[in-house]
Amino acid sequence: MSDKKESLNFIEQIIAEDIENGKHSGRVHTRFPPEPNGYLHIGHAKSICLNFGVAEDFNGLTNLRFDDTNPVTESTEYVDSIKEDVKWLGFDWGDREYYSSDYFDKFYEYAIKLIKDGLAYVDDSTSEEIASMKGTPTKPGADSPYRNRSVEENLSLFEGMKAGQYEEGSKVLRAKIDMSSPNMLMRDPVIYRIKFAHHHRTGDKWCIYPMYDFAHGQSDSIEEITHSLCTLEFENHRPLYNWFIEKLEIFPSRQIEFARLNLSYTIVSKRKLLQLVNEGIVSGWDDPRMPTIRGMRRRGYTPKSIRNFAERVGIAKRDNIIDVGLLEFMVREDLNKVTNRMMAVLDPIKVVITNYDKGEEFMESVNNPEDESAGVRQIPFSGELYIDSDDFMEEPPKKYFRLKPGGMVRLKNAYIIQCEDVIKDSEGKVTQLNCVYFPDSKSGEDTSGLKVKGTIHWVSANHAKEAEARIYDRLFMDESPDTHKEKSFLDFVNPNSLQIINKIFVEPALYNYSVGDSVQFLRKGYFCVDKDSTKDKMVFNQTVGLRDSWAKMNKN
RNA sequence: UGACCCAUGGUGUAACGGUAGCACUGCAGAUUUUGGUUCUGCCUGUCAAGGUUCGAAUCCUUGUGGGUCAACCA
Repeated sequence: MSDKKESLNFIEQIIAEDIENGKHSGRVHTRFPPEPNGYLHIGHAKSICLNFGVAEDFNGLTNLRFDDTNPVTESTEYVDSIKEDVKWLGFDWGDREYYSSDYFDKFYEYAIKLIKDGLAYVDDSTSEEIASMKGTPTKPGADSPYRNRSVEENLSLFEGMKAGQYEEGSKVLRAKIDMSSPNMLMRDPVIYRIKFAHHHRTGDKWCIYPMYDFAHGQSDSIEEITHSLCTLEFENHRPLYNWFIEKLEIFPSRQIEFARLNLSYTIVSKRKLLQLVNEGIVSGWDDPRMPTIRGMRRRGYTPKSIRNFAERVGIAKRDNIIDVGLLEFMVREDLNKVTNRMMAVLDPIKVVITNYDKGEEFMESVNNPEDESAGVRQIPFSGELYIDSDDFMEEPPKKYFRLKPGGMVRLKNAYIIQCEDVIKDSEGKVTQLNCVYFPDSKSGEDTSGLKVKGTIHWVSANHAKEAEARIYDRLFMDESPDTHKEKSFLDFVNPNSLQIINKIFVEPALYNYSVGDSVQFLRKGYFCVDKDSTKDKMVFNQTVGLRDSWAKMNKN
């Protein structure tokens, strides 16, 4: 193991045992097998981290394999995005990029073998007929009238299917197992269907395509995958997975199932995510509110924070709902260590320092108190500033440490000021504060002897640049939006999940940042530069707010 | 009412027959020129009932609760 871990999850335990027993000569080989019909999301990240992580820990390898057996929903657009996302997360599959479709010839041979062994037959029944003969979970199914065709007839029919002699839907190839099995999947599952569809890799070569159960496990075997890790909903498939290995006499990969990730206030379902995109509820797959890898990247999540998250949530078999707060904790933890602290005012009030007569000066600021190597910078200061509106209250509650009439506050990295005058417009809204500053209270050389409880951020009005901020809230208002029997997840969409602030003021140095860069807006939160930024107007996405014990205290 | 799977604080996850631990959350305090960070302390848990055992979260039985399965999707 790369790191000494105090305990192994159940999959690691199985692998450790297998190695100890010399199974597959101690070799470990996993695979990440996405279907290229959608973008990767946080749930996939868990699987990616598991598969690549476990292989790395046991000196094994991981393949990237596209499970592309259904040409009507799959495309290279998705292939490209998946590769990009896996790479971005920090994993490397080397030259082991595979496609189930690469094995179509092999699968066809496997099917022929099954037919020859009397273990598969061509069925002319309609899909409705097959469904009705399937029985129900509590009632056994009935044999198809075509079940006992001869090997020769099946062979020629199946060849005819391959040759395109039959219409789509008119025939399927089925495994001949047991129509009364208590496991529905063993009731003569369909393994090949006719589809006159163009495949993103094999083009028009095939008009028959294998089903998942006749492709996934077989691909595992061909690649000599030792441990095939998948989610719980495939548990019932395992007997079938093993049946094919036994009957086909191929490499015995072992399927092990773990519980998929569920995140509170979030949906993690490709189909439903697609719906959010198609219905325009979000701006696209990379909308920063989406739990997709691209969405999270645009939001400002780091690969490391996602990997740490995947590690923290653990691997087990029980259903779970992870508190989205844990994800937020992980990104704060990472960003805290690596981002510079910069000043930005999101909702400005003007502060005029009436006794400031120096014109301007520059204040030195540490870039990141958690990382000395980040250095220092100079911030322009002047007699006209902006501060954030919630850093002033005319009638503050007890324990309010910020600015109030007659009160004093420290301007971060600058002087202590005292509020002398509150100027309001005709509606009574505070528009300007007239203050005085104490020249001998300058940060780093303070001889004033003044003690203040609060320190607030600011920007110099004449030096600040305008920018846009996008503040995000959870996309759903229900903890588990897609588990309600009577209601659609769309009923729980949060109408206020995106708040755009058109005009914020940021210190000029922020205009040196590039798309994707992360920064902490002091006392506000972590933000990252959005791709919509222009050189005249930058756009900042709020990744996550800072913990705010003042806000929390006032809620109660 | 068939088969398979699961059950440990609010949420996750450990403990592999021998002191129920860790993380998040929550609460209290210390430090702090970010009401951030950091540090300290605290609260809360083995689904139930039987059985095996000197000893059970762990093994057995029976319940209870939850999940998955009836696409020519994966």
